Amino acid sequence: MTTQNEYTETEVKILRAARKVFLDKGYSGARMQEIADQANINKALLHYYFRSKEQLFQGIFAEALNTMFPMLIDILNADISFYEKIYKVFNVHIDFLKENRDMPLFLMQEAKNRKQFLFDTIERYNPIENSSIIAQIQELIQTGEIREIDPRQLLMNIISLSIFPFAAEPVLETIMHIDQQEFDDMLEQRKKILPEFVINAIKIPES
Amino acid sequence: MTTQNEYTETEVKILRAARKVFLDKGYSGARMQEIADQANINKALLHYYFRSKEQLFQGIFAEALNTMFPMLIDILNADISFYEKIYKVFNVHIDFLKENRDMPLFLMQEAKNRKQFLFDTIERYNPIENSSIIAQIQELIQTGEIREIDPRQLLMNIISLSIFPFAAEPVLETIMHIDQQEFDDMLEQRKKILPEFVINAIKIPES
DNA sequence: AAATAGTTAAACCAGTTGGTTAAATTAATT
DNA sequence: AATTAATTTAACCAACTGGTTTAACTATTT
Repeated sequence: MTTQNEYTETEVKILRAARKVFLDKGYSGARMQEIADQANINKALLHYYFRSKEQLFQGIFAEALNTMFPMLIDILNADISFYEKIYKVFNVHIDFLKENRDMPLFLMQEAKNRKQFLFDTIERYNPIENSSIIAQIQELIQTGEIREIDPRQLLMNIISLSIFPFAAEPVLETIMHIDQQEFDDMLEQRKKILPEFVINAIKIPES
Repeated sequence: MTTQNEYTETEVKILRAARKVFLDKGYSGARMQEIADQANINKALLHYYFRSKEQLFQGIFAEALNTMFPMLIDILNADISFYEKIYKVFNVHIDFLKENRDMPLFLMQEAKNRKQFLFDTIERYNPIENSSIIAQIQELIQTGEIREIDPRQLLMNIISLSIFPFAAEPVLETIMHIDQQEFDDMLEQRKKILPEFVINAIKIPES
């Protein structure tokens, strides 16, 4: 008896191995042999369950997209205040990325070569333009509570601040002369630093 | 008669082609045949001038590192005020990245697998810790002009805000439903937006 | 004219790629 | 016990990988 999941135990093993190898090496750097080894099976069984490298990859790629974006968009569309969203997005996002360090770089790299697949996959979510956070930002601008700023630019800033360090970890550690432990500490601090940083950046001080 | 450069015309052609292919596809995605085609020569000549793919790649990788980092560090160490540095770093950096869109992703990806080479190559520059901007930030904090913040975190924010959109261009365009022209416009605007954003984020309003 | 440097085409190497197949084996189900 | 499903082993395929070599050819230089 296998799990009640739609996937068999072996399929799960394969997917876990494929996820690991693809996210670490990217499509062109990944080898089917390594995936088989990581899953403790042989190459033949890979093709028994998944027809080709391409098909296996697309599953992992779609899974990554469908993990990353709904999480973000759910927060941005939640029924909470703008400020709560800022706090939440950094906390949830950084916690998630700490457990999925390879995901940002993987998504950015593979998105380059598969723009159509990317589009088709995340098209089904509400586009950011329609997100409630856009309206909230515009309202706060009109009431004079925050400075004028293109909401898309603000969102770009928020995403940049939370994701970039994860994608650039080796480079940042090297130029800053810190080890992984110190880097992790900095990431943890950023959950507190970044909401304040962003809100200070846009809030108009009361006179 | 070739150029007065240390490289012959053919070597320049090869390097230009290798730069293009490596930065677009990464090491594992790059093919020597494609580099030869792009340079309008044959594969044999590639090995006549550069012994191996690895050696050719290391040249391009080092070149990219030696282009990107000194530019940044020079600004951070320049003999100008903190605020001037903020303006300058975003303007210079974004202009440079506009002409070298593939460089951030390339460096981040390859840095993962070549931490030692990365370390050896950028070790010769003054580490960011000793940069004069660190002292400037600490001084502004002590005089009560800006809020308390770990200078390294502030630098991380600055770098994140300028670089990330270039690395994530396809993803951002897709989720924001904009084309490349609109995206370029946003990047251009960021040269103005980002300095204000950062300074507002840290400046303590005068009472 | 002779010598040299630059360049090409083509064949070839050993190794690896993703993918397939057939047969045998093991485990689970009926 | 018989049947079926899951898995393995091993060999194999054509195509491609990075790399090398040889011989010929073409300019350029001396």
